[in-house]
Amino acid sequence: MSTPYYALAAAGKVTTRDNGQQKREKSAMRLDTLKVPRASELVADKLRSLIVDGVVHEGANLPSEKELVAQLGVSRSTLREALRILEVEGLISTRTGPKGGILVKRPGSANLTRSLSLLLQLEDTPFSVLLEARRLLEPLCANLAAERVTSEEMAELENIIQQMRLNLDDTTAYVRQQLAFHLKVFAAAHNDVLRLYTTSVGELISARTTQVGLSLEQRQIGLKSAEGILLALKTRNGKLAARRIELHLQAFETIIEKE
Amino acid sequence: MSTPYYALAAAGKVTTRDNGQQKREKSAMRLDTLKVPRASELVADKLRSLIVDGVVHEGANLPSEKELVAQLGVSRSTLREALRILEVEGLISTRTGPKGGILVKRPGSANLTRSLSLLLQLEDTPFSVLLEARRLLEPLCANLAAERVTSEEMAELENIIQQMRLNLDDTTAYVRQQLAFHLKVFAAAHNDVLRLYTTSVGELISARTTQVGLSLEQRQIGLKSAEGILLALKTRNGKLAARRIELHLQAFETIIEKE
DNA sequence: TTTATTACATTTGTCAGACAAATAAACTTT
DNA sequence: AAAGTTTATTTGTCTGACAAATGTAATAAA
Repeated sequence: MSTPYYALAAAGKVTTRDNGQQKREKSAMRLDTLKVPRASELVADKLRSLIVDGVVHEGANLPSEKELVAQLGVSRSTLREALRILEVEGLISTRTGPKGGILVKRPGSANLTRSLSLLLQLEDTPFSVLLEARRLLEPLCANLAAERVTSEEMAELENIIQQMRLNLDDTTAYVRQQLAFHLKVFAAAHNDVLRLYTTSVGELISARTTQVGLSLEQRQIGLKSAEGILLALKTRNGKLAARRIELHLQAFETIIEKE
Repeated sequence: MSTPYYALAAAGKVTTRDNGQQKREKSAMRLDTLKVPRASELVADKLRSLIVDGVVHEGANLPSEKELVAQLGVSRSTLREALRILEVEGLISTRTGPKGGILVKRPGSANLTRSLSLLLQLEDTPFSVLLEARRLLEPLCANLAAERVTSEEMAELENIIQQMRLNLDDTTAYVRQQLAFHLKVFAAAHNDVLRLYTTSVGELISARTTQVGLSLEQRQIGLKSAEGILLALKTRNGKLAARRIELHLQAFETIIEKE
């Protein structure tokens, strides 16, 4: 199946070239203005379908440009414009040389994050809006996670906390573990939309705040925070988990405000 | 300012071409692998900056391909690959002929929606996840909106409801008004991130459910629902607004489940 | 004069062919 | 055996040409 039930109407289309054509046919007949797709868009659609439908798997290579040109019957320029489209969508990447070629990728949250970032830039949205969104979204995830977290996920969370304890001296390692903890909580909510959303917001926030230094005391507080959240998840206390993650975020915000 | 404070590290970059180059320099010196950007990426970055920084406004035209080729000193193929990148990002669209050219656009939520749609397709995420996300996100917006809705926005909401009353017989018009009502509520929360998120989820859901027929009774219930939500907003009762929108969505879900 | 029609100019869309750059593997030299 | 060289492959870029779309102006027809 190429178009799943929640695909957009103009799924593969990038542009909407309307060519005014209401001159002729004065009779009762009424035609919608015809959309003429570009060859490069059609090629992009075709290749995208191959990837989305799983005909070519992640990590595999598409045929080389030479072969694609031969198989599709389009010029190389047209093909390459199609490839740029797929690349922006995160579906492929390219490398020169033998063993290079067109690699099929699995787009992650990064693409969503880029879209969001661009939109916020254009709207001149203040940073505080991102912080507020996180303060609202992450507790939502924590609440859901308390219902749905599996024992495997709890074990992994436990594991991450253990790593945090061991890395209390190494700030960068600690920060990395803390991020992993949060991402795991989002995943434990078992709602892909919320997971992607919170991840994007988190990525944009940490892109801005990676350089804030955390004191040892602050790291210890963060560790305690994580332990508290995990405990709330274990006891299936969604309200408590939500409350604790909210407090944690508020504490974080006061830290970065001081900078 | 070209890179705002929450821009991603690899802001303009689409790919990450790592070219292994740890052979030479056995001495103490240690260099990061050098990323060689493509000319087309650099061109895309440059033009994107022009747009984001407001040097060229929405609705205006970029110079023609011919002029850009001359000014930038790259070939037309390179330029055109850059244009495809910007087009996917929703920043431009092109049209042939005189008075055509490269039109600067303001990307809306559609781009975010497309990204989300693609990711969900690839993960085989069931439709129910979208419904759940909406059930969680829209009440959040309603709650915030109760605090922040302006009198102008309340007037507009009142206006939309009036339109709904007048269009109770015309299903398509009614549905359009109802969508407008929801979007206005999201906007009234005055948090761009949440607004974009709820809008995207809403677009994906309605892309699937535009063809569900609503009976007159269901439309009347929907109207009452909207009136109730507006009343809750007017009285600044966030909890009630959230609760009412949640009930509204639950009712909607039972309708589409019957189909 | 007004209305079609035609021709023209402009801009993007596509094609073809060539060479440059990157790179992995095979080969040669030391 | 190690280091350097050649070679083959693939993407990246450039050049030039023509096709398609589409406003505008000139022209012909009513």
